[in-house]
Amino acid sequence: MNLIIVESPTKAKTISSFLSKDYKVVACLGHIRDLPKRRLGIEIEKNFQPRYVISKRSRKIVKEIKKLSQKAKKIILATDEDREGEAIAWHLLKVLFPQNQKDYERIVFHEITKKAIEEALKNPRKINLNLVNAWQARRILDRLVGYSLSPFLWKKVAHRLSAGRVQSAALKLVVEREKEIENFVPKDYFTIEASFEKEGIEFIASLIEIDGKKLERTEIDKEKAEKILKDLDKNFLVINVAKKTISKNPLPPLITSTMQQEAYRLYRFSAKKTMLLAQRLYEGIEIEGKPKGLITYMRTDSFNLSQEAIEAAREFIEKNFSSDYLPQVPNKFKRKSKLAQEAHEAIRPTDVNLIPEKIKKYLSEDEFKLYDLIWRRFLASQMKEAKIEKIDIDLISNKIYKFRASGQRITFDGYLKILERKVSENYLPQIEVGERLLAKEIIKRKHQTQPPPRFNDASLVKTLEALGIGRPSTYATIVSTLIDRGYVERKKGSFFPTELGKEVASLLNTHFPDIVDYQFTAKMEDELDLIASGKKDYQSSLKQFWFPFNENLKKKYQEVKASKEILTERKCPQCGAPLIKRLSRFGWFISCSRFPKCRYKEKLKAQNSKRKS
DNA sequence: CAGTGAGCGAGCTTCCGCTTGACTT
Repeated sequence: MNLIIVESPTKAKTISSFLSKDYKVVACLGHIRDLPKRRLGIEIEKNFQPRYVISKRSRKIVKEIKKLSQKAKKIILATDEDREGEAIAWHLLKVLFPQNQKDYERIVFHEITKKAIEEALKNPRKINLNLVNAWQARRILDRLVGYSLSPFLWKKVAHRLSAGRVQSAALKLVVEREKEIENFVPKDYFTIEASFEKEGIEFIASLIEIDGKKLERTEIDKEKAEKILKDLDKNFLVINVAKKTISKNPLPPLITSTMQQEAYRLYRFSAKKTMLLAQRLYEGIEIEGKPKGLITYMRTDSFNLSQEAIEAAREFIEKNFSSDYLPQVPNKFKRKSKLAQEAHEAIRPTDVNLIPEKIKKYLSEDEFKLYDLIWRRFLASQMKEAKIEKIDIDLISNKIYKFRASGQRITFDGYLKILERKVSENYLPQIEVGERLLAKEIIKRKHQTQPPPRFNDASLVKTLEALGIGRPSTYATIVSTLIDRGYVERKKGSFFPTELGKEVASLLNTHFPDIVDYQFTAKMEDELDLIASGKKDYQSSLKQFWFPFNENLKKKYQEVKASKEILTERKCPQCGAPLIKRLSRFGWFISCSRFPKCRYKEKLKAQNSKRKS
């Protein structure tokens, strides 16, 4: 018997079905070892030596794998091909063969198809220790930062708080956005619009240029608008008609981040809820009595699709929409970010012929919505681009005022055929250059500049991903952490920082600006690349980071005054001692300074509630 | 079951990233 170890049980089941009885496939459920939870677990003076322990959660599964491995002829480590996967394989190796004597193989594949697995089995390699060391550097750095800054906050602000490379950057985003909103001064501005009618079609043209000078969006104030209105002539001359056809390219299939964004945009699902639903679709739904995994793995940052999936999609498109909708060669999508690790396929239906409507009765309403979304985006990604005809008609009034009317219509719908995302159409009548038109009405329309919107699940995940902060498996948890710690509140879907959140963000930003810098993760990744390519050892990277950081930390312990206690002018009604205003995870409250001897306390109204719209 | 949200509050808390159940309101 040969033992294959993968991360996910569903994956294990699928792979097992491809292989003969000679192979036993088992799942280790992610990492089996980690730094201890209650201690730092790093001996800094011994060149940052980590101490890994098998977590309680993993004990059972490790025991089982150990037993199986003793009976196995060959051990095949088939974890994901990325930094985490390589590390998981390494930990398995360390646990299974402490002396590193027995033979093992490391294999990788990016899609779970019979062909891909067989190919992978033919090309085994060994564990890439440089990549493992890059993982160790990342893990140890995160531990050092998190387990140093959190206690600092306990001392200076309130108990049970936390800080870290990822969550603190995310918090900073939310807090800085709130500041932008607070400081925002709205500005009134006007647009000038002329309405026309021809052949029974009404249309509107807007002023875009005066005397050859293009208007800025908010340039016209009330006074100027009135002057222009007085100056305008209702007789317009058509000076240009520009017609062009543009292509609208199909969207890529979904990945974790875009799935969370789309599910929020369309259905207001939180990131957490979306992942829960996706997990169920992935693990399998009973269809006609048989469990069936409906989608591929849901934690991914890659747009890649397996050859088999592409072929199935092309066949489906040709059969159901005609070959007009089928591109000559399959559409390919590339990630722009070099931070993507691309260990999996994009999220797609496992079988494109399982049409959402057809299996609707087996799914809950929300499961259906998500599956439908995944199915459509997958299929659309392999369809032809849409063709849109755009028309711009430029008209002039009183020689210097140039107006423009824009129209567009879809001449070929292409991939839009199966997406809800509609392109708004706007028809214009047939008009020639040199034609004179009389405006029915010319008006000024008042507008006001808007502050940037608060973050929500979708926009925060999008921003984090763009900055390379966090991973597909953690986007949803990052949001939960900010809320659990009492840093952020979710109101009608929008994130508001609490007083506590603002305090923590400000403290970190003032005293540890490097750590909460949005570029910190990107810089760390550059460093990890050096380690992964063998150009640097991970200990020197850590040394370079830790010693200056720790110096600063020591200084700040002395220097920074605790913000968690503010003396008030009032006296305790129970004992007469001064009252203090204190910050806790749940915001400010008043308490007696003699706590715990005197337990007097008062609730303070939440500071944020005034902002409720 | 599906997975939100009032009210709490003050010594042993906390990181990030990989993966599922176990566990409550």
